[in-house]
Amino acid sequence: MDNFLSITKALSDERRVRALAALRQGELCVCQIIDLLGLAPSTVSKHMSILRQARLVKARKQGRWNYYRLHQEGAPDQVREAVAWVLKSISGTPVIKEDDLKLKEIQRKHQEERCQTA
Amino acid sequence: MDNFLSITKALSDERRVRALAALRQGELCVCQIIDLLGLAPSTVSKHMSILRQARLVKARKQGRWNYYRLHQEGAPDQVREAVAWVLKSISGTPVIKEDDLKLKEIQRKHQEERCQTA
DNA sequence: TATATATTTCGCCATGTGGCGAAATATAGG
DNA sequence: CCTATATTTCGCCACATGGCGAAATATATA
Repeated sequence: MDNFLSITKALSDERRVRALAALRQGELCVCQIIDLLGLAPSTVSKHMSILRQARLVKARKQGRWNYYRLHQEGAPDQVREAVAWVLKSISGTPVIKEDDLKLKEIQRKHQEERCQTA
Repeated sequence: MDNFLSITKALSDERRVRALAALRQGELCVCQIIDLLGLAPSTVSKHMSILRQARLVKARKQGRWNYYRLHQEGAPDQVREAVAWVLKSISGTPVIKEDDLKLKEIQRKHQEERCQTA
């Protein structure tokens, strides 16, 4: 039950859901998620930590950058099914579609300047 | 997205999840859920209202009693899949198993005294 | 009609949560 | 070693949420 609630609580905030949805595209650097959500780095860090504790995402550190990705393969059924349900439920919504576009722009910009997506 | 968040928020509280799980068995009277959760009637009423607004449950009034049931058939895919995921995720947990037993006792008691489950 | 019962609505309080900026930590590069 | 950059941790504040009891509402029954 505690595991379950850590998942539903993680999913009960719009910013976290948007961050999770952004990771459909693949691995993202924290700085890209910061740009996407337009929140303070400390706030985004806390959100990602909550998603990580719910085991919905996995983190990988490379140099100065932290990369997050969906935790689908190898995750417990409960988690994989939660992620699948979330993505299916929200992929069509306007907010997420906007985010998808915004994300393309952000990735282009970052590729030139900063963190290189592996 | 708003519909989605109303669902995840509804599911982010243990009492509401337990109430939802209890309805697996079939329709229940509010007074039975009050007994199950051991909370004040006003508190349970608010919880059920949140589940209802998320469209996870449906209510039916009969005489003095209000009956709640899962809103599976006829509900949007998003809702049906949410309910399916929840029940699958938590059915095995100790809290829910205890509730199942407690519920049998409650239904027996109420059958003698008060509201008759349709 | 008056009363009893079931439930909801309202008002209040304690606690939880999300936001930020400052400080701490880690690492790359001069 | 010193600085710059990326991220996290910490401390604080505003607001949301869950709890209760009292009052309101609805309905059955005397």
